[in-house]
Amino acid sequence: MTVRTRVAPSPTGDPHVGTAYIALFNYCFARQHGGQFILRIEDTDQERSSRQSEQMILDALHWLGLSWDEGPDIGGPAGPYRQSERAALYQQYAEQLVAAGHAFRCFATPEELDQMRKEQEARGERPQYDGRGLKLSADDVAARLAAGEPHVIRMKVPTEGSFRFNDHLRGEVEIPWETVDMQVLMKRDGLPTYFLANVVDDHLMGITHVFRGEEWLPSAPKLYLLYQYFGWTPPVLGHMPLLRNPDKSKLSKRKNPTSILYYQRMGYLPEALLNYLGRMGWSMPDEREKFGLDEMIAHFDISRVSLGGPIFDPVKLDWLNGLWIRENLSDDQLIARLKDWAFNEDYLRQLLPHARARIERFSQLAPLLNFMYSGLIPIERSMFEALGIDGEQLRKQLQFIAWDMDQLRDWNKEVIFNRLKGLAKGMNIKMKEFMPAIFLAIAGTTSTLSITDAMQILGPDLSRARLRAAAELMGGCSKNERKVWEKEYAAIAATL
RNA sequence: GUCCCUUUCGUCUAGAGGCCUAGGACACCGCCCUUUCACGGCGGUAACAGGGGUUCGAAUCCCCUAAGGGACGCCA
Repeated sequence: MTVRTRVAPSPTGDPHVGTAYIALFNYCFARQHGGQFILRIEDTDQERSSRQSEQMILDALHWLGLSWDEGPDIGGPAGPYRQSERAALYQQYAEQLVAAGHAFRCFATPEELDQMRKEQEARGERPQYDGRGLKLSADDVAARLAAGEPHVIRMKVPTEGSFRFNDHLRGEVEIPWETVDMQVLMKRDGLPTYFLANVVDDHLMGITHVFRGEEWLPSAPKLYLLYQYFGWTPPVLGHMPLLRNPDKSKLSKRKNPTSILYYQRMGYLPEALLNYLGRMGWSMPDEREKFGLDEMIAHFDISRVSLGGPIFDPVKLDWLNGLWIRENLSDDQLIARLKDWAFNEDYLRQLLPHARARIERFSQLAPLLNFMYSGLIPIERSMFEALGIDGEQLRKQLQFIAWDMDQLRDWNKEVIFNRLKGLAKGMNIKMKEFMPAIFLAIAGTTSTLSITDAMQILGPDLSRARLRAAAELMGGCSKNERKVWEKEYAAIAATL
């Protein structure tokens, strides 16, 4: 048995807790059955930052205590692969389907299809590819091909009847074919889509089981169909419930800290976070709340997954983390963990240059650096009001800053500073008026170290969380305002 | 809008037709311990989405409705 989890790096590189959640269940399933657990990273983006984010995901999962097997070599680069480096392989498989009549070429431009979807929507129809590529004559296709006209390869999908399959967690699911799009396999740029790479790789690697997020459920029919076209045996498929925000929407950065790094930086034990994820949609047969990875594997039963999407509740995570600290760590172990976290020379060495000019007594150090050893810091409206800056301006400013910092890929003080400077300029606010709120949000006071230095050392996750908390404290952004503000922000961001 | 999935305390969940007067955990409240706070101990409030069936018997099986979520890209 070979089980795999596929992870996609996010643009900003944050390893998402949802990724760890899915990985955990695949891991337990595989390990319990003595099978292989394989981690595959999806990545069509060639930028360096994207490779960095791959490493960040691997590091994060490693930190959590999950390990993975190499898996069979399928002819690509070792480790996480890059699709474009293997494009020819996928091209060959796609051509094979075209030759067999299971796929076809389409020369329609993206603009043309956009137009088509708009028209469909205007008519109140479901936007969907209309099969125009199928109407081209063989001669026409040959001619365009000879002319080197760019095109995509799409797979054929029945337009009538429905497809039934067995979801390993949900039982029989039936989906009408007419709701399934003719999936693009090869893109205009010659790269395979995620969909094709997924199927081809899984087959070549002998993947037998895949547990993925529920968001993939509607695309299951075409996945099975593609296996059928190739004449391959499909894996057992199961769809896990989605982790949710308190408002029940899919867990998202906007409403919840979703980065594993945040929890790491915040001072959670990996055991506790993993334990908590294991309690999401799952329970031990004896209902014990606290359990380690080994225990989870020993008692694992995928059929105990409950299908309602669980809400990620930081309060219960806190309790569990406290329980782990109290019950599972000796003083020595706790000291080691704390050193690991931030009570170490490296960290102090980063802080010292900024601190030394500001202290006259050693006893001033801890108060000064207090916020560099904290998670979220206590802030109050009155502190911001005391700044004497217009409340509405403050609210908007903090919201824009929070949004902007969320997008940053490179986290260092120069980038941060330039970004803030640009933002202030775009909002037509003097830096002198712009900065104090940031000081308060990050440090809880305006008399402290250089705030961009502090942010750099603090790291993106804690910094963002604090800025978001401050923005929220001051009222955030109402639903009605959102569209207008986002537009306004986007206009400014475009100039940065 | 269309299709699909889901629905047990505020939240995470137990529950596989009778063991259910629905159990546990977090949170909340109260009491105890305690110089304080926390920890710990004890107790309390609180849920089967609604309506129809099937059955001697339904949280559990079926149907309808509702609500929530997801999906509808040359993204992953």
